[in-house]
Amino acid sequence: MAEKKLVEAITSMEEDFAQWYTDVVKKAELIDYTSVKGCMVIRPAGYAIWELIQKQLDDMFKETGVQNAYLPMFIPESLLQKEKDHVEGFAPEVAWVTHGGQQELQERLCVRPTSETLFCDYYKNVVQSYRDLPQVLNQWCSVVRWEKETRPFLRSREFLWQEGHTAHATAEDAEARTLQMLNVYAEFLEKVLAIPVIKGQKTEKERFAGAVATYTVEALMHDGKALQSGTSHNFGDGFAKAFGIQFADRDNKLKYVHQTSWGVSTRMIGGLIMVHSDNSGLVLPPKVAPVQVMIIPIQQRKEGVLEKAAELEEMLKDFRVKVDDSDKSPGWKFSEQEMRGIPLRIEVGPKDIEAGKCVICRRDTREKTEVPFAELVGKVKELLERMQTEMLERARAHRDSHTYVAKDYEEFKRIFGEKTGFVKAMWCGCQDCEDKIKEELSVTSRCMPFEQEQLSDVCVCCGKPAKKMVYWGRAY
RNA sequence: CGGCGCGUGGCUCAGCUUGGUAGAGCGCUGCGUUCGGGACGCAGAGGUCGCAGGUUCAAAUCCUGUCGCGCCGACCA
Repeated sequence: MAEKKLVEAITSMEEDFAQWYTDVVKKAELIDYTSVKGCMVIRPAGYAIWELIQKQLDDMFKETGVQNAYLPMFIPESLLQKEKDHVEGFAPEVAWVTHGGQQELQERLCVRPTSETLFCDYYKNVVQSYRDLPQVLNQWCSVVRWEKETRPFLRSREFLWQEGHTAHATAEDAEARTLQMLNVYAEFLEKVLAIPVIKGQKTEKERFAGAVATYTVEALMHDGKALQSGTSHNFGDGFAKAFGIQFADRDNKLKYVHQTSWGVSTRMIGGLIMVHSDNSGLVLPPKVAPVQVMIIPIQQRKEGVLEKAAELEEMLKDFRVKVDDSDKSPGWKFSEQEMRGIPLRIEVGPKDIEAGKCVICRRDTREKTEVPFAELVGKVKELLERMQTEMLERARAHRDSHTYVAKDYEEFKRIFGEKTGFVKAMWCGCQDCEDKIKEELSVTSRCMPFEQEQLSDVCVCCGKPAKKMVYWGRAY
C-alpha cells in the first residue's frame, strides 16, 4: 500500500525537498527564525535532541580521556593571523567586534569561527615538558561564521558544536588521536543517530585551513546529496611552529608539539532529519528522541481512561514517556506525535481497557501492534531497540542503492546527469581534475575512503594513472 | 556578492493595478457538545499594514530611499 499522507501542512519531499526540510523543522518545532538572518532559536524540542547528542557523545569522549574546558569567544586579530593558511581560510567569514560601549577598541576582536588559535595560545603557556603531554581538551560552545546563504541546522551563522584540540609529543600520537576521534564520530553517527557513514580522508583541495590531513565522515541524505557530518584534523607541527608551542623531551631537546582538532555540530540534526524523516514529519531514532513514547488516551473523559494512561506512564518510567492529555481530538494527537518524530505511540481507550491491552504504533513503519498491559514494558523495549537498528539498516540500504561506480568520464557525467548519490571513481590525485569536475558537474570529492577498491587503473577524469578511489557527490 | 521572491493580528495570506472606516482562514480565550487518523456550535480578544521621507484634503495602496527575511547560485561545517 502506498504511504498514506496524513499531514497536509508538510510539502512532500518528492515535490520540493528544500521546502519539505523547512516544513519538517518548523512543524516539529525544532527551530524558529529570528530577526537576524542565519541566527535561529533552537526551541525546546530541538535543544532536547542536542542535549541527548551532547550527553552520549561527551561520554564517549571521556572514555578516551578527553577533558572539557572553556575558552573565550573573542580572539584578538593578531592571534588569529599567526597561522597563514588558517587565517586565509576563515577571514572571509569572521564577524568582528570593533567597539566596547562607545569606545573603539585598539585591537579589534574576532568572534571565534573556531578556536585553534586560542588553544594554541593556551598550550604555549602550559606545555613545557613531555610530562605535560598529551593535552586532550574539548569544549562545547557556539561559533560564528558569517555565511551568506543560511539554512536551519545545516548552515547558520551561529551554531553549536564541540571542538576538541589536542597536543602530542610525536607525530604518531597526533595521527593516532586524529583517527581515534574520527572513529568515535563514525560509531556515534551509526549507533546513536542511525546514520551510516563513509570514513575517509579529504583531498588537499577540501582539507581544513592549516591542516596536514583532514579526515571526514560523509553521509548520504534522502535526496542523494552528501553531508559532511564530522571532521578530524591532523595539524602536524604547523600551528606549533606558528605559535611557538615547544616542550623539552626526554632527551632534553626542545621540540614542537603535534596537534589535532576535531568537531561535530548541530548540523548533525539536519542530517538526522534528511536521512530518516518522511512526508508526515520528523522521524527520530529512539536514542536521540527526547520523548520516546507518547501515550494517547482515547475518550479520555470516560471514567478510568486517564487513570489507565497514568498507570502505563508509571510502568514505562524507565523510558522517556509522556501522556498527551490535552483536549485535542485523538487524530490531532496522532499527527502531532508523527510530526514531532516520537518513536512510539500508545493508544489506550475504553475498548482496550476492557480487553486488558493497548495499541502500539511505530513512527517509522506505522506498524500497529496490540499488546496486553502485562507485556507492555518488554514490548516497548523491544520495539525501540528494533526501530533503532532497522533505521540504520534502512539508511544503509538507501545509501548503498544510491552509490554508483563510474570508470570513465562519459559514465561519470551520465550518472550525475541522471541520478543523485555517491559515485565511486578513480582519481589521479591532481587538483585540475577536481576543479574540472566541480566546474562541469557541481560535484566535489567527498573523501578518499579508507576502504579502497581498485575500480580501474586510470583517473575517471583525465585518464592518467590513478592513485586513489574517491567518493564523489553533490554536497550540502 | 549575483538572481528570484516576500514584508498587513501569533501563523498563512487577501486587499495595492484604479488612494476614501483594515479583511479572511487557521490559531488563541470562555462555555457546551465531541473523541480509535488533524470534530463542531455559540460568544470573544487581538493589527501604529517592516522603517524613514515625499505627493495628497486623504496613503496598506502612489513615489523615493532604507532595513530585514526566505529560496537558488558562487564560497563554506
